[in-house]
Amino acid sequence: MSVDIGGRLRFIRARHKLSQRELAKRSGVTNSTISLIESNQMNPSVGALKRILDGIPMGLAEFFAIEPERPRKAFYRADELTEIGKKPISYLQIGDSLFGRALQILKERYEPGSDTGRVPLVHEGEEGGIVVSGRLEVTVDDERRVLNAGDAYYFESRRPHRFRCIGAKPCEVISACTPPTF
DNA sequence: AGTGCCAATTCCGCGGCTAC
DNA sequence: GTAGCCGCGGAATTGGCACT
Repeated sequence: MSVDIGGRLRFIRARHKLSQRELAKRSGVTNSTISLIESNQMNPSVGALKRILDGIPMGLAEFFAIEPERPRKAFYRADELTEIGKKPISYLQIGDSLFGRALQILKERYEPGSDTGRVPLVHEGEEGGIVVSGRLEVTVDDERRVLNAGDAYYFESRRPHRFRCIGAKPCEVISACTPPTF
């Protein structure tokens, strides 16, 4: 089980009101490095992480000791959901930050013809969802199914998967993913 | 203008191999 | 044992894009 260094760094950077570029300038790395680390696309060496933390400034021990404050908020109005998707696919997430959370819940909306892409999604965890409206073609490994309203899926996210809205109407899905690795 | 992200590229450390 | 070379993979940078 690895520590979510990216989420931790993003949380701490935001708390110090620093942009990626500002922190990069202070610590002597590039903004892209900060971006890659925060999105967990890069595993920084201890030395690199130390350099970045020096720009905050913060020690490694403090960095790993910090606990996220659990949000007290329990209810969210429809207009308080956080959009983390874009263009033809909308992902409305419950809660703006999932740092320290174990579960990600999404209201997904696929415009007709929209597609998560030819390259299948692969990530840690497991996910499931129920189609609320429209028709969704779901591919998991080599298995492909068309799901209609009321149909559902549930699989390990490690298995290559792809979602595609077929038909003329948008498709809406309520889904969950744990841990929040999507 | 400021921000975050991404693709392409470069840099660098490490392991494997060979010769001495 | 160790010095030198090479290839590979991951870290880091560059340059640029889209969005607000």
